Amino acid sequence: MPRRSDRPLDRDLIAACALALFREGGLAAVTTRRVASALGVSPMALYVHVGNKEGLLDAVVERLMRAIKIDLDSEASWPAQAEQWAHALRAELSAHPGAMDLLRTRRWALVRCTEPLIRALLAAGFSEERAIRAARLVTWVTMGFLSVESGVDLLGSDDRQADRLERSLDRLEVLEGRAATSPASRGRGVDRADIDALFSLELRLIVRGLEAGLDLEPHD
Amino acid sequence: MPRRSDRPLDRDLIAACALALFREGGLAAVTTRRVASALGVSPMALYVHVGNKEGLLDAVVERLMRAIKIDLDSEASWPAQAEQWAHALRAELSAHPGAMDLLRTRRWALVRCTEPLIRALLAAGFSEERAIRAARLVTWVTMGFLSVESGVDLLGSDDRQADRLERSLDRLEVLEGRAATSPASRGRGVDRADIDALFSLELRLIVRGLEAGLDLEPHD
DNA sequence: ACCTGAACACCGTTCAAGT
DNA sequence: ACCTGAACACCGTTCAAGT
Repeated sequence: MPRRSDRPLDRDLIAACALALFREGGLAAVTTRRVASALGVSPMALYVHVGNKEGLLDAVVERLMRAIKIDLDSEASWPAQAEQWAHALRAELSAHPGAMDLLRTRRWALVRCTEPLIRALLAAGFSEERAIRAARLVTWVTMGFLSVESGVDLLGSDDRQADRLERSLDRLEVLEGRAATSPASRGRGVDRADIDALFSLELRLIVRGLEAGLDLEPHD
Repeated sequence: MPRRSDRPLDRDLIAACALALFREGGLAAVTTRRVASALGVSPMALYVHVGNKEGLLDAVVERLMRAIKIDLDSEASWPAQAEQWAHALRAELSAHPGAMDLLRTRRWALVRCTEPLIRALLAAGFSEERAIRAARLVTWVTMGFLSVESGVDLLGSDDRQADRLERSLDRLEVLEGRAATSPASRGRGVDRADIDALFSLELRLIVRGLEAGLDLEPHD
């Protein structure tokens, strides 16, 4: 992370510094005042270059996403490539825990990453319109999953969540009186393996559906 | 929204007041200080009853979700009921724009709402374990979609997003040189109808996949 | 046991002033 | 054109003090 005024301060330098703070402490750590002080500059010096807090965060996602390159195996079938794309994106973004906090309201920052996906679909003979719509579906599915996933606190013991979840499950009348589910699946919440499996499954169902042309049927 | 100290201040009264603020101004409007002043009380008076900000927000979601009842048509097939459940949840939550900001990190608050879904699956002959896993999938899919959807700013002209999106799309090399997509789908972003259709499609693919038993196949 | 007031360590942002 | 310092209107939370 850059310090002092060895360089004349511009949007890029600010973004680099803010991104460094983001990587360390997530969205909460990106503060105009903290970025400024890390750059050895007054908070107001930033405003000329990024406009305001919103613009600062725009610069952060932009830089974050520019570092992400998704390469697909062009020999593979398009369904395989679609799944590969989603898994690759998830892998990249899971390296930056707070990424979805930024991306959820800044879909434009992801567009560049969807290029290989759209390219794969076009190469497979999709019409331009269908390719864009299919890519949008896969993108939303992936972003949605990552967004929910990012709300799951697996780090630490997370006793609060687990407690509340257990209490909620215990109150579920449907399950009452039934042979209690294996304690493993009852109130335990989800772990890494569950989440990975859930993502793979969701993705598979979506891609298989596209493969079957279910997106071409007239909709209710 | 309740005012003054006509009642002796407890967790429920605080939650009711905070929820009222939430409905008006979203998550940003729910502030310990604002809730306190709306109740005609010092900020610190809340701490005895809700612990801290986190606990205050817990109380808000709890109350928010308790007001949501999802009724399914038990005559319908389980796939129909599953889709019905998701559409109903989306309809309820879309009435509270910031709801996903609270729910994303508080999955336990949604458990109660999944009861009719699990019940429908069990009634259709699902094993308890498969019912829970299928319900979890449908829940994550729905929450994920709503989470992304809530980041889409359709209100107002949202020029900033649209501009940035357009610029991102214009930079997509894949689309360059091609017969420009219909201006309608190029850079325009998405509108209400697109999003509704996308949700219906995603849901249909997931439910059709479950129907086909794709969740029972051995996973890679 | 419950509530208050003053205080602390933060925020984002405005504004007049400097160079 | 770029940056600073002081100030404003907020935050969540601690702590000693009141009843």
